[in-house]
Amino acid sequence: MKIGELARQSGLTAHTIRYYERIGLLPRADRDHACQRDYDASILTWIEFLGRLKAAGMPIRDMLRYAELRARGAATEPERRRLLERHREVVRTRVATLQDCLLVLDGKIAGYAGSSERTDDHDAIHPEPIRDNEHGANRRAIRRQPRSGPVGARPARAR
Amino acid sequence: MKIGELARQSGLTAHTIRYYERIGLLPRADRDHACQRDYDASILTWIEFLGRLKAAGMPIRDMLRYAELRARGAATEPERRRLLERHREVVRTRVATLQDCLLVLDGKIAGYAGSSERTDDHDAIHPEPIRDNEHGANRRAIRRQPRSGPVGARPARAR
DNA sequence: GCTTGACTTAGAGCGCGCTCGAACCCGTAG
DNA sequence: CTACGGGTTCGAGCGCGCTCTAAGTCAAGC
Repeated sequence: MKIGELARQSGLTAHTIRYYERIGLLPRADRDHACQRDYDASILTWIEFLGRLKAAGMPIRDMLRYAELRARGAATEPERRRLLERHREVVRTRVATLQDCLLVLDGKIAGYAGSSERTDDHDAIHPEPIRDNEHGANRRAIRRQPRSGPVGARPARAR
Repeated sequence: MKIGELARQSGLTAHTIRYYERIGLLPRADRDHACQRDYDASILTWIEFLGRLKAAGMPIRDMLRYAELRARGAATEPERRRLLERHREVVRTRVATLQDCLLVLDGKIAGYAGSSERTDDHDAIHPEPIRDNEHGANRRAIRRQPRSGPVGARPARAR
């Protein structure tokens, strides 16, 4: 299968497939006589799985880590497992956050009762402080040091 | 309240607060005698709500739309309501997707049974095709034309 | 008077995940 | 022989949401 066909079947673009190969998410493809990528259908399974991880909000660097472990063979299974378990927690947290937000939205929408009437000030529904969870935590972990910082609330932000 | 204090109380950085003002998410702040921003505590309520929308994954341009409507007064309530309702659907979809992914992760993790044994090939669990929903749909809607382009499949890309 | 520290602006830079353009190569059909 | 519909590489560009720097102003405390 050539790259165009794989693109069609996987739902990625050829550009993206090459990009994924470049960064190591996909294995270096075999080439045909004319040095064009020639894929085995089995790659679809892997792409499918990557799609799942992506849909689950896993950052590419983690998928990369998984891909590397996978390439290193069966000995890495416990670690792969831990990786997935860790991400499962992230997803659970995210689901919880979103459900929380759904409640807020519901409340807010209910505030805009019938379709008009009432003035502008139902702009204050917040069951509990938000304090920007998870992706914050993820992102920040990568970033530069906390400039020792201005006190209170902020340090909590993982920055 | 000056910007530093607001930063502390809101959990945003002063940089971010200015940025939000610049793009219109926050109203232009009043200034004190020295032209420094001087906030009323009530702004916290709005920031809190923005935080909610953000946690709900609403893109800034939609928050912006909401902010603009809000600034235009009570007459825009029905539209604000619709905006929130629309986003509520997005969030619901997202929750469903994530829950789906949780199942996949569970299955996958279960596949890495005890902690070792078994070879490398439980890399194929996918209840149903993914076909990259929602954010895809969102993003793409914004982008350039299909450039009439190189044929077939690509234009069709709901992607 | 001088230092300190919080503020001001404009604008550049970054991390992420693609996405695209340019210039070129190949094989097949007409 | 030529056109064309694929493919190739390299590297630049983009959209998002910040994040930071530089250079300057100001007020309070020593």
